[in-house]
Amino acid sequence: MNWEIEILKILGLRGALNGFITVTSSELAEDLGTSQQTASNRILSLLKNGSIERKMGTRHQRIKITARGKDMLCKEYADYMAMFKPVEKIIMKGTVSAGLGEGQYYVAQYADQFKTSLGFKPFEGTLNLTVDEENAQKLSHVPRSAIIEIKSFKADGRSFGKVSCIPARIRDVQCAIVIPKRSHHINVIEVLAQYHLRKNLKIEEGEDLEIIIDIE
Amino acid sequence: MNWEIEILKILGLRGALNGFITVTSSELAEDLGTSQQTASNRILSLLKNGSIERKMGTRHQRIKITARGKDMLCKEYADYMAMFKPVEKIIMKGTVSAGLGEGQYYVAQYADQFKTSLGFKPFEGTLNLTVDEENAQKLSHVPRSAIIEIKSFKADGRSFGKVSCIPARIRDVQCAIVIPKRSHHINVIEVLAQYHLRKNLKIEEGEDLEIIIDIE
DNA sequence: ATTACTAGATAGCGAGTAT
DNA sequence: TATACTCGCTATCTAGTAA
Repeated sequence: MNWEIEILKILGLRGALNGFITVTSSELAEDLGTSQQTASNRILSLLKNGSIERKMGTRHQRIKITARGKDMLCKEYADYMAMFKPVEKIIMKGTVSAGLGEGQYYVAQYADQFKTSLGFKPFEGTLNLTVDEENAQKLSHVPRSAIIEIKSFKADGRSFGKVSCIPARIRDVQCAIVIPKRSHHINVIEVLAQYHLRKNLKIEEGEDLEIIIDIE
Repeated sequence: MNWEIEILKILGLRGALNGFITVTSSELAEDLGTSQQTASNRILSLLKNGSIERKMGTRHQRIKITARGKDMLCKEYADYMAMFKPVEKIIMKGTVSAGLGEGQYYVAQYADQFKTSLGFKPFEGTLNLTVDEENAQKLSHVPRSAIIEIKSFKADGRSFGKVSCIPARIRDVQCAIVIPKRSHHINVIEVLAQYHLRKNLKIEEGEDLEIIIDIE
């Protein structure tokens, strides 16, 4: 599936990020430099994994890139931006909100992996930041080089999925944004730190906060 | 070779655009999600086609992306820019210089293809613009959607290579930049138009000129 | 340690064709 | 017209291993 980005890019350039576009598998085949059959196959694969959606007509198919597909393209774009004009930091703004409580359990399970990957043993609870669409978008622009992936593992008789960590800081306190792999529409980001952030920094619920991701 | 960009990007992100970096085939394999052997093979392919260069040490190989490789990455970057924040036009500045004369012969041979692709029968001679490094770079940022490719063909008992055309305008006169496929370090760009540009626009040799590429 | 060869395994391609 | 199935073939991958 290393051709996934290739075909998504072609669709994106043809406007499939904005809405449904009419495109035949032969046209795609030409852009891809493959046969019509292969192009058709790839469309089916993308449909299966949810990076595009499709409406079939009697004559033509109409294709649109989903949020998942757009996210992949965004990440790719972020890589090129990181390569050619490196940004030094990304500042996200959010509002402190109440945690769901279940965070505590998960942090405990992942504790060892966090310790190894992030270099600190996290306090067993997350600080939750509610972010608007504009700030949520900024996560897509974090280059992959700034993201630490924690692999899935089994413990406590069940399996825990992949998690992405982005080292960051709040008011110069070292922390990390954690993103469970299967999350889509993120409007709350969870932040880990060595200590109880809310107490230590005297942050109130409902307070606006800046979290800074340093690149490189 | 649709993995070519993939590995170039990985190398670029590791800093191989700026100079030689030390990277083992196993590290690359991990980034690529393949075996060490495959990574090694791909490095050899990239070396063969000249998009990277390498220095072998006793312990490690050191790799650097060449101008050719950088150009490929730039084009890819341009595609993403076109997708996410479309630029409307690219303005290049150059100085009118004397043609080599041989342009006339080539334009005559390609005349039919130009007619079909560009929509006008070109005057049999090119306007040459000498450009500095900064302006030459701008060509890399032209998204592929704005580039018309003319395929290689045989005529007059020999074969003529691929040529890229970029529709543009000089002082609102329709024209096109033509770039033979195998050219690297471009510091002179050749411009085609329906009429003799120098005479019609009363441009003198040595005069500074702007050429505008409209996107979309 | 590396890189990279050979050879056997396999995933992916596309011609033919059904729908 | 389209899309997409089957299936034989070939590209490419990787294990083993040499250098």
